[in-house]
Amino acid sequence: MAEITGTGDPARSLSLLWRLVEPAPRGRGAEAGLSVDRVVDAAVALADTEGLGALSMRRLATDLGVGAMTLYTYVPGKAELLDLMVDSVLGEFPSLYSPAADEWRARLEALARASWTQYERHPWLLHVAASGRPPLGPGVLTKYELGLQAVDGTGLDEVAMDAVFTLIEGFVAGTARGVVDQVAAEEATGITETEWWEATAPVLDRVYDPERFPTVTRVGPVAGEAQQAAYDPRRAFEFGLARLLDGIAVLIDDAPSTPITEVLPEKSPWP
Amino acid sequence: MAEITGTGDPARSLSLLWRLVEPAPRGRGAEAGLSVDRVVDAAVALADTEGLGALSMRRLATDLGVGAMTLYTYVPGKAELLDLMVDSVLGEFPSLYSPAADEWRARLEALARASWTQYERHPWLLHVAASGRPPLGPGVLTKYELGLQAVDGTGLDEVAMDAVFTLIEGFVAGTARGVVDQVAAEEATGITETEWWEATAPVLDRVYDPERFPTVTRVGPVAGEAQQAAYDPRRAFEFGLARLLDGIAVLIDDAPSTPITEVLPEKSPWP
DNA sequence: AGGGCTAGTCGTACAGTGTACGACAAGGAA
DNA sequence: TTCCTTGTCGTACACTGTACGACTAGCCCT
Repeated sequence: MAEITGTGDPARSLSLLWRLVEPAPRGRGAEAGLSVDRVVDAAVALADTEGLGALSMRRLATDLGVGAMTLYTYVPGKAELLDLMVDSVLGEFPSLYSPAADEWRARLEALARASWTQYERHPWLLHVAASGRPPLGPGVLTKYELGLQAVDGTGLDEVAMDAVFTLIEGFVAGTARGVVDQVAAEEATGITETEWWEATAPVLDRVYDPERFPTVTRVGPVAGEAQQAAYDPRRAFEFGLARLLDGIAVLIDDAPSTPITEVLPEKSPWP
Repeated sequence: MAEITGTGDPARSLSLLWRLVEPAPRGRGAEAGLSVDRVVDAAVALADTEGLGALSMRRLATDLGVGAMTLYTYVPGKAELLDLMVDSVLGEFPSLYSPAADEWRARLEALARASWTQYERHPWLLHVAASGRPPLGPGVLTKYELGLQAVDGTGLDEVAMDAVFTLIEGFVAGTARGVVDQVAAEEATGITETEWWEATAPVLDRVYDPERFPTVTRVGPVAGEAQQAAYDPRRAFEFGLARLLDGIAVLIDDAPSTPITEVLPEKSPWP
């Protein structure tokens, strides 16, 4: 299961994210010299180096030289800690993306590559299910601000601007997840992607019926050979990004202001 | 953490996926009348109704009226069970997608919607990290075959066909994940998406500096109001699919055979 | 200076997880 | 009948997040 975020009441989470009530430590407090920031930083460091799987409250407490339950003084629970971690690392986004170009396409491409780099540095971001109900702290908003700036000045209305940013973000996250999954698989099995493919391809060749999957028989081996794997995420990123930007260009150039709102049905995403 | 697939040696997994060695039950075997298929079906049913979180070996065994360790007679471990589950439900794809239209765009759109429906029925698919090293069983290949057929006849070469299918698949999975995450958040908190947004928006309004996030200040509220949430996955799906197909159209119409292989750098997706 | 209260610390406990190990028993083969 | 194969499954281990309550160090007030 993916780790869930956005649990707990919104007001509590928001005041934590914006550090509204940094509680000047009193009583026995200063003993360990802890703070929300120190806890979050240690958690990020742990997740960066050893993965989200290694991030347990006990382990984090040990890293901080403190008992497990002590963490709950600074953070209501693990879900909120993850919120804070996400917001914290997203705040680094400006250091990865400098909105130089005055061509929108170059800006969006740079945005996508910066986002990719971010997932590269903090792969665990992809395992935190924050897509709905994002932790709306300063870090998240900073990234959102820069993303919107990249699509600004294209003639798109506000709703479309948000939609374009969301589309690119989701695309990058999807392809980055491919890399993370592959790295995780390599670490878990000790077999590299190429080795796995070389072990799988010949066995598969003999096991399945070419007449049942004619198109796969024609396409699969060619694609597999070209990628030396069943799936090459970096290729998928380059290919998909080009297609995506082409599609966005159609929207920007051809129909400067088509409100998408009208083309959509009414409500209820899920039955 | 996401559940990992593709562990264990490829040959063993493949023979399981293709049911190469269905072991005619002997000895005390027939006692419970179990089989790989019965185990997999029960696991799918459990994950469908109660989510991947409820799928534990103990719970599954209880559902089948059997001791926990008995399952390991039929399945080497949970990872392989997940492989089998994925392949099993992907095999249902033909019932969702009928490749009628002779317009490629209509075909790809139908493909995307069918895939969306599949994730709707089996949301746990999105929590199984199978993107790299997919379980190459009959079910996976069936979906792959239909997907490739949908892009066939467009003049694209084999590598591009695979890339287009992968792009659409990844896009659908990404937006569907948004829905699943939101549903999960609603179930975990008891607060609907709209309620959460209504509780969050005003607090957020007062907490952050409009001058620090000028574009967000302009765009955010409009987008949020239009979606009654921070993120509306169904909208994102409709919007993104249109852009994606536009971008693919550029590839198909304008440049009938540009081998993407040449535009790409050489190796190593990750450092 | 002395007492009381507050607030940070953390040991223990509970209900879970996947699965290694080994004991057991039932059926077929000799 | 005896043996051996093969499926069954109880127990155990090292984990997880966190509720509860006991403990105590330091600040404030008298």
